[in-house]
This record gives sequence, structure tokens and C-alpha cells, in this order.
Amino acid sequence: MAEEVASGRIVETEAYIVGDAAGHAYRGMTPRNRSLFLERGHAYVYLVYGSAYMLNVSSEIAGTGAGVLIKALEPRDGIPIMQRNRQIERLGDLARGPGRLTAALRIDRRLDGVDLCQEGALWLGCGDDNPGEIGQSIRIGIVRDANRLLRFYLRGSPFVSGPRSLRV
DNA sequence: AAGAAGATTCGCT
DNA sequence: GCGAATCTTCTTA
Repeated sequence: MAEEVASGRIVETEAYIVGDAAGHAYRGMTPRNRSLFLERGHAYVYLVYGSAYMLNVSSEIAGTGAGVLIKALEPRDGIPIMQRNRQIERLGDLARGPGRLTAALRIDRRLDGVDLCQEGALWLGCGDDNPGEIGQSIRIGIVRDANRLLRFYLRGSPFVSGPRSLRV
């Protein structure tokens, strides 16, 4: 069977930095969040609200505990695969949202802890596109430390999630 | 052992 | 725009 590859350009992220009360690593390591404490570039995958997997990239040296949440993708390769995984057609909704993109790429806890800098089941590639203009805003959907400007997105992209006021 | 909260999504109004 | 769904993980008793 042919190898199936699906990919997209990351157009929206949120940072959960050291000392951030909203970060899962804030109160120390637990069985769930241990991947956040891996050397930067490793995947931390977890389930929220019983239905949505979140993909994070650890961002500090080993033992620190911080990461970046990947919130939206502009679909690129393997679009039919993603449409099948999501059971929808519309390109604009395929990977717009953290839980949606993990569903499109079929990411779950089995990928927790993998090295994203190495080609494998899941990895990060090098962008060859013009990055475009990056917007910045408060993070969405959290309560603690809600006012920090740690959400970053590709300005004007239709593949960015969140309220309209936070997409410009 | 039980309870509460949660980095969301979807469907309906 | 709003509210329910859904279930895992961590905290507290």
C-alpha cells in the first residue's frame, strides 16, 4: 500500500511559556504532560473536552516544560486524505482549529512524545513560502493568564480560527 | 473514590 | 451567537 502523506502550512499558534499559569507544565510534570518537558521539537498531544486532540511542540531545553500549540493549518498535500478523515469537503474548515487539524491528520496520543525534527509518522518540514505578515493577539479559550499576547497568526488568512476580531 | 475543570466542536436559533 | 456534548486527568477527601 502506498504511503499516505498529508500536510499543511501552520498559520496559527499559541505559546505556553515558562511560568505561564495557563500552561500545562505550570504545576509540574504529570503522566499526561511529560512530553512538554522533552527537548524542544517534540510532540505533546492530549485530549480536551473528550473529543479534541491538541498538538503542541515542546519549546525549551529538556526538563523545562513549555510548548507551542498548533492551532490551524492551511491544507497543502493529501487534501483528499484530510477530507476523508474529517468527513467534510470544504477546504476552509479542514484544519481551521486545533482539534480539527489533529482530526484531519489523524493525530492522537500515539504520537505523543515523537521527535518532530525527524521524518516519521509526524514531523515538521521547512517552509518554502513567504511567511507573510504575522499578527498577534490574546489567546483563545483559556481563563488563567488570559491577557497575554501569545497567539500568533498569519494575517488575513482564511484558514485561521477564532473570532473575526482576532483574525485581522 | 468521587468530583470538577478543561488550550473545543458542532448544531441549532 | 449560545449551549450541550463528552471523557480524561488531576485534585481533594
